[in-house]
Amino acid sequence: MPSPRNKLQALPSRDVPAVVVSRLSLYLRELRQLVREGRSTVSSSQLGKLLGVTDAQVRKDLAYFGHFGHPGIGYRCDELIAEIRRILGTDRSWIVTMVGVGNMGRALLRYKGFAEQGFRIVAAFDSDPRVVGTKIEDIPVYDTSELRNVIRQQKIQLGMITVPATQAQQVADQLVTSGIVGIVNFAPVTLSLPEKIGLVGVDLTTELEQLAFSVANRNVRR
Amino acid sequence: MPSPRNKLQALPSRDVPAVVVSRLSLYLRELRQLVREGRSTVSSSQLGKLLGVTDAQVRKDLAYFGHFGHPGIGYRCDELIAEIRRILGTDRSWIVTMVGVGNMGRALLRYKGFAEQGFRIVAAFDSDPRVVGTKIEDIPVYDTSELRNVIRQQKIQLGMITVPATQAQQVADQLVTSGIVGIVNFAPVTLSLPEKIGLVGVDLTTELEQLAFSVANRNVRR
DNA sequence: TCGTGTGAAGTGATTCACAGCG
DNA sequence: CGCTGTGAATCACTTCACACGA
Repeated sequence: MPSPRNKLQALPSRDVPAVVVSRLSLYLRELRQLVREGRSTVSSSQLGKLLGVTDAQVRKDLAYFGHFGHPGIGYRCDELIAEIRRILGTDRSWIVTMVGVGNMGRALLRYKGFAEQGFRIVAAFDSDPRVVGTKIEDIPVYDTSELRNVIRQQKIQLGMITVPATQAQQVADQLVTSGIVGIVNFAPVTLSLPEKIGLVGVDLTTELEQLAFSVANRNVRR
Repeated sequence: MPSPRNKLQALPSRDVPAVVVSRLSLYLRELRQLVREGRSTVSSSQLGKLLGVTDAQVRKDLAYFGHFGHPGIGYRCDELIAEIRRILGTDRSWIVTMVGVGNMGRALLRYKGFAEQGFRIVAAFDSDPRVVGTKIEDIPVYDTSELRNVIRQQKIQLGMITVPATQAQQVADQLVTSGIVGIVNFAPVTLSLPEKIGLVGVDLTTELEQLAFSVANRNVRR
C-alpha cells in the first residue's frame, strides 16, 4: 500500500464507509470505560469482544485512518482515544443550537453528556412566547425570528431540530441559509438539504419499530 | 425461487438484513405522508426518490416479504402501509415501560408519537422518592423495587432505559428476569443481554459524533 | 510470542437489466 | 406502455490468514 508511514497522516486517506464511523464512536465509548477501570492498553480482540465485533474488524476500521497500534502490545487507550476524537472531529468543540423547546428539546438541553464530548449548546429557539426569553440550564431561548442573527453572531455550526414534523423542513431551510453546516433531525420526516450540509436523523418511533420487528421475528442478528 | 405465490406468505421468508428493516420504517413514514397528501398509489421510483434510494432497492426490500406491488400501477399506499405494519409487528399494540424518569425519560413519556404507532407506555419506574407516586401524562411512576411485580401484572413486553450509564446494565438485567422481551437503551453503554432479547441502542452523543465527522470530512455519503 | 496491519478470499448488499403482467 | 419482481452482475464490507515488528 502507498500511504507513507507517518503516524499522523492526513485524515481522509480514502472514502470511509459510514458504518465504520459509527463503530468508531462505540470504540471511543468502550475505551473511556476501560480507562475508568484503570486499563492502559487493549488489544483488538478484547475491544471487539466488548462490542460483539471481530478483532479483524477493529483493526481494519482503525487502519482506515492510520497506524495506531503497537505490535505485541495492542492499542494504548489514551492514545487511541485521542486519535479517534481527532478523526471524529470532537477534539475541538462545536457550537450548537437547538430549535424547538418542547419536551424533547428541553430534555436534550438539560442533558450533560453533550458538553462532555465537546458539543456546546449556546442558544435555543422556539416560537412559543411562554418560553422565549427564559433560560434552560443557562441556555437562553430566543424567538425563532432571531434565528439568523443569533446563529451568525455566535458562529453556531450545528443545529438540532426538535420541532413538530410539519415545521421541520422549514426550520432546516432557515438553519441552512443562516450558515449552519450540520443538522441532527429528531422530527419524523425526511429532510431535503443541500449536499454540503451534514445530516443525521434520529426517529424514536423508528427505533421502537426496529425493536418490535426483532422481537416479533427472532431472525435478525445485531 | 421457491416460496409460493400466495400474497400473505409467512413472514420470515428468509433472513433479512437489519438495514432492510430500518428502511421499511422509513417507507412507512413516507407512505403515511403520501396518504395525508391524498395519494393512493406510488411507484418504487417515486418512493425511492423521497428517501434517496434507488427504485430497485425499494422493490428488493419489499420483495423479501411478499408480492405487494401491482405491475403497471405501483403500490397502493394504504395496502402497503398495512403490509409493512404487519411485517414490523406494529399492527398490534405493544405494552411498554420506561425505567428512569429524569429529563429524557419524562420527555419520552410525554411524546405522543409512540402511542400513535401502537406503543402504549403503561408504567414508569424511578428510584427518586420525589417522582415515585406521581403521574406523567397519566402514566404512573413506581419505585424500582416494584419493577418485577408491575411488569408481570401488566404483561409489559418492552422496556426503555433512560437511567444513568452506571445503572443501565443492572436495570436491563432486572427487566430481562421480569420477562421483558425487548429493550431500547438510551444510556451510553453497551449492554450484554441474552440472545433471545431484542435490543436497540440509541446514543445521542454518538449521533452528534457522526454528524461532526461528516461535517469535518466532506467525504461520506448518506 | 503476542498482536498489528493488510493483501486475498469470502460473504453480503446493491444495482442492472429484462421478462412478464395488467 | 408502465412498473413490478427477480436472476445475474457488480460493488462494498467482512473475515481469513500470515508476514512482520516489538
